[in-house]
Amino acid sequence: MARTKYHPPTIEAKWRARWEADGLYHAREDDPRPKFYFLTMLPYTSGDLHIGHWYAMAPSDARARYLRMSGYNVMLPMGFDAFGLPAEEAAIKHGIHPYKWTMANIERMRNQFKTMGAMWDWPREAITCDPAYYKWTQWFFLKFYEHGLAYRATAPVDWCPHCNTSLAREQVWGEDRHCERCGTPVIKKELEQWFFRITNYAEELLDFSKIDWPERVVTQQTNWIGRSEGLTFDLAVCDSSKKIPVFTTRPDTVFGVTFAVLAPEHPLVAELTAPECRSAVEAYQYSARRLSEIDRLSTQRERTGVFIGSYVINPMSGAEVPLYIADYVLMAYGTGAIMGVPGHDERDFDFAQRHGLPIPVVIAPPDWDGQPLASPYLGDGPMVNSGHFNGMPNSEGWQAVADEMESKGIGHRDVQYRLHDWLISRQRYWGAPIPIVYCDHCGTVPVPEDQLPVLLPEDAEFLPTGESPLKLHAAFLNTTCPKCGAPAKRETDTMDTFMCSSWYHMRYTSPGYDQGPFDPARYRFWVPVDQYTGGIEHATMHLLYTRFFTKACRDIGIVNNDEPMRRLFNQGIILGEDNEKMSKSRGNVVNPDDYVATLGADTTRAYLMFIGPWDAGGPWNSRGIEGVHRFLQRVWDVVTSPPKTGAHGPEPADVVALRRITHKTIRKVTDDIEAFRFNTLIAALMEFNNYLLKAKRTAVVQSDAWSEALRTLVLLLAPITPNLAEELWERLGGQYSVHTQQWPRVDDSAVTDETVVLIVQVNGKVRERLSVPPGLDKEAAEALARDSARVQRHIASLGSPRVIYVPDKLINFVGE
RNA sequence: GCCGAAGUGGCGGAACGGCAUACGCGGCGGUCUCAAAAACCGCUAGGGGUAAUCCCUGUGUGGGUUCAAGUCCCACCUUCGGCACCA
Repeated sequence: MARTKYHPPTIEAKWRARWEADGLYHAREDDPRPKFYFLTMLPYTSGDLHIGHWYAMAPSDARARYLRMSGYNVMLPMGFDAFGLPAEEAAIKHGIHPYKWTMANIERMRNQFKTMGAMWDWPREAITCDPAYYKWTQWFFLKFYEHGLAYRATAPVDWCPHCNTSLAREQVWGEDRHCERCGTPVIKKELEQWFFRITNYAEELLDFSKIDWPERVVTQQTNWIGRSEGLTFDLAVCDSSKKIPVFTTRPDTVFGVTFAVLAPEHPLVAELTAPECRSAVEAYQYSARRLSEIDRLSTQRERTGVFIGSYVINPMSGAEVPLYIADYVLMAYGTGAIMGVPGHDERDFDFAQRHGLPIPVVIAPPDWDGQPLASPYLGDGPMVNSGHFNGMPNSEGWQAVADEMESKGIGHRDVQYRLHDWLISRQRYWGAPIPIVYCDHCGTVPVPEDQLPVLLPEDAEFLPTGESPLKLHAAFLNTTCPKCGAPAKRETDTMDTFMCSSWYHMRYTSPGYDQGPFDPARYRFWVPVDQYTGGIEHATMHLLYTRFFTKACRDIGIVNNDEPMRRLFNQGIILGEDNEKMSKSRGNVVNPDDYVATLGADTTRAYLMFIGPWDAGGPWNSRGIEGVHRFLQRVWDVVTSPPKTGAHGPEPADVVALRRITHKTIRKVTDDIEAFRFNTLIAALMEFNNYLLKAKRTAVVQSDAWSEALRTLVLLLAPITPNLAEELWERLGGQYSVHTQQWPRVDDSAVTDETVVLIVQVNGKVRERLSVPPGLDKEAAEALARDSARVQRHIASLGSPRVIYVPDKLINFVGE
C-alpha cells in the first residue's frame, strides 16, 4: 500500500497559523447561537508548561470544540494568575524584578499553550498582575469595605515562617498544619489583619441546589463550613454577677454537667480566677500559649487543665460545679467555653477521670446495671438522673430540654459554623495592594475610587530575609490622608491572590473595559460559567471563595446571579511513569514540548485523553503514547491512501454493516464526550478505524457509505485531534473549517441490527450463542435454543427446567 | 476517630443486574528482509485436556439477595483524598 507519512509538525504549524489569522475561535456577543461559557482554572505563571497543564486543558478544549460543533456560541478564554510568592523568590534569588520574571514566564507559557492547538479566545486574555486588572481587584475590596464585608481585626493567625506571611485557614493543610504552597508547618501569630465576612454566607454557601458540582466538592465544602445545631445558654458564676455563655449540641445531657471549662485565652479567666489559684492558672496559660497548634490539636494528647477557683451553676439541676481552664477548649469555636458532660462525651470523660470528677449517667445505655461507666456512652437511650425528663428517650429529650430552657429564658437554639472569616492580608510585595490609608486624625480611610489603582512601586528592594519590600519603601508607605490631607501611612499588606482569581471569570466577558471591572451587558450575556473544570485541590479554597465573591457582589448590587459556575468537573492528576507524583527531584517529569516536537500536539492530546477516566488521573507511559500515535498514523492511512478498485461493486450487506458501525460510533462518541469519557471515546474511534482498515480491502470503498464513514471519522476526531482533522478534512475535499462543521447526527435506521446474539445459558453458564432476528418471542427462542446440540447435552439431565427469557439478550434454562 | 472515592489480566484500563477483561501497552508467533528496525497479520486471564465450537476456576476478603452479581445489600481488609479536641 502506498503510504504517505503523517507528519504532525508540518500540519500543526500550518493550521495554527491559519486559525489565528482567521480569528476562528473568537467568541462574539452578536452570535445568534445559544451562548456557552467554558472555563478552565487559570494557570499560575510558574514558568514552563507542565504535562499537568495539558492534562487539565486538552480535554476541556475537546469538549468545548464538541459544543461548538453542536451549535453553541462557545467562549473558551485563557489568562494568567500572575501574582504570588515565587515571583518574589526569583527576585531575591536571581535579582530579577517580579514583573519582568512574570511577564517573561507568561510569554513563554503563552507560546507553549499555542502549540496545543486549543480554541482559546486569546483576545480575551487577562493577567491579574496588570494594573488595569488589579485596579478592579482593589475596587472590589473597597466595595466590600463600604458594605461591611471587609474588616480589620487582631487575631491569632496562621503564619508561614518560610513565606513570611499570614495565611487563610483554608491555606493551611494536613495533620501537621503546613502551608499549602511551600509545605512548611505554620505557627500562630497575633496580628492585625484584614478579613472578609464569608461567615455571613455560611448558610447560603451550604445550598448547592443551583449548581451541578461533583459530590466530592459539595461534601468537602459542607464539612469545611461545618454547621452544627444546638443550644447556647449561660452558666451563672457563683458569688458573681458574671455569666459564661456556652454552646452545646447535646441539650439532652445538660443534667450530666459536672464541670465547665474555659479556653485558656478566654477573656473572663483573669477575673474569675481565685487568688490562691492564680499562679497555677497563669503558668498553665503560659504553657498553652507556647504549644504549637499541632501539639494542641493532637487528639492523642492528655487532656490537661487547671481549676481556677470559681464555680458555676447548672441551670437545669441547680448543681454547683467547678470551673477549669483547659487547652482542649478552643477560643475560636463557639463561645470558647463548654459544659463538661463526662458521661456522654469522650473528651469530657478523659478530663473528668484525670481530675477525679464525678461521671454521672444521664442517658442509660442498653442493659445498663446502674454501675459507673467504663467509657463514655455516646448512643441513644432513655434519660435518667434528669429530673422530670427521666424516662424520656433522649432524642425527644433534646427538643424537650431545649424547649424548656428557651421558655424559661435560660438559653436559645443556635447554629454554629466551623467556617472562619477569610483572612486576605499577605505580608508580601507581589500582590494587589490593599487600598487603605491610616491617618492619625481620620483613622482607617479607604483610597477613593478615582485614585485607583494603588500601584506597586517598581523600584522595590528585595531583601534576602523575605521581608515585604513595601514595609521599607518610604515613598509608598508615606502618603497623605485622602480625607484631611495630613501625612498618613499606606497599608503595606497585599491581598491574597485568591482574591484575584475570585472574579477573573467576570473579566473575561469584557477585557479592556475601563468603566468598571466588567461591562454589565456583556457580563449578563456570558455569566454564569456553564462549564468549569479544574483540580479538586481548590475545593475549599478558590471554589469556596469565588462562590462567596459572587454572592457578596450580588448583595452589593454589582451582579444579579447567585452562583458563578453552573457545572464543575474535576480532572485527576497525571503521574510520572513510576506511578509517583511528578517532581524534579524524582526525575520523572514529562516535558510536553518534547512530545509535541516529535509525535505532535494531536498525539499528546489524544494520549492524555486515552490514559483512563479524566477524573482519575494516572501514570504517564511513553510506550502508550506511541500506541496512540500509531492509531493516528492508521487514521491517516485510511483517509489518504488510495483504495483498491475492482471489477465487482460493493456487497449490499457490507454497505449496511459499514453504515451500522459508522452510526453506532457517532452515538458512542457523542454519549462519551457528553459524559467526559474521553478514554472510551477514543477506544470507540480505534475500533471504528480498525474496521475501516479491513473494509478498505473490499469493494465497499466504492460505495457512498465509504465516503460517509471517512467524513464521519474525521468529524468525530476534530475535537480530539484538531490539526489532523483539519488536514484530513481538506484532503477529503471538505469546506474549511472542519471545526465549523455540524456535529454528525445518528441515523437511527442505520443502527438497527438485523440479527442479535442470543446468549443461551444452562444453570447460569453460557453454553451457546445464537444469532437470531430481534424481537423473537419466548417459545421461538426456546425452540431454537433446544435445537442446539450443545444445549441438549447440558439440559439432558435437568428434567423440565424453568426458562428465563430476556428478549434479544439471553435465555437461561434452570434446573432444580 | 469521622466523611468521601477506589480495589478487575504482566501494565493503563472496558463492562444499562445478562458473553468479565473492549481499546491500548507489553509479550509470543508469523509476513516482509541477507539481517535488524519499522510496518502489517495472528495469538495472548489462570488451570486441566492429544484436541475441540471441551471442562473447571476466576473482578480485595467473608456472607447475603437473584434464574443470573465486577455491578445490588451487610460485615471486613487495603489504598488514596478530605476533616479532625468544632463542644
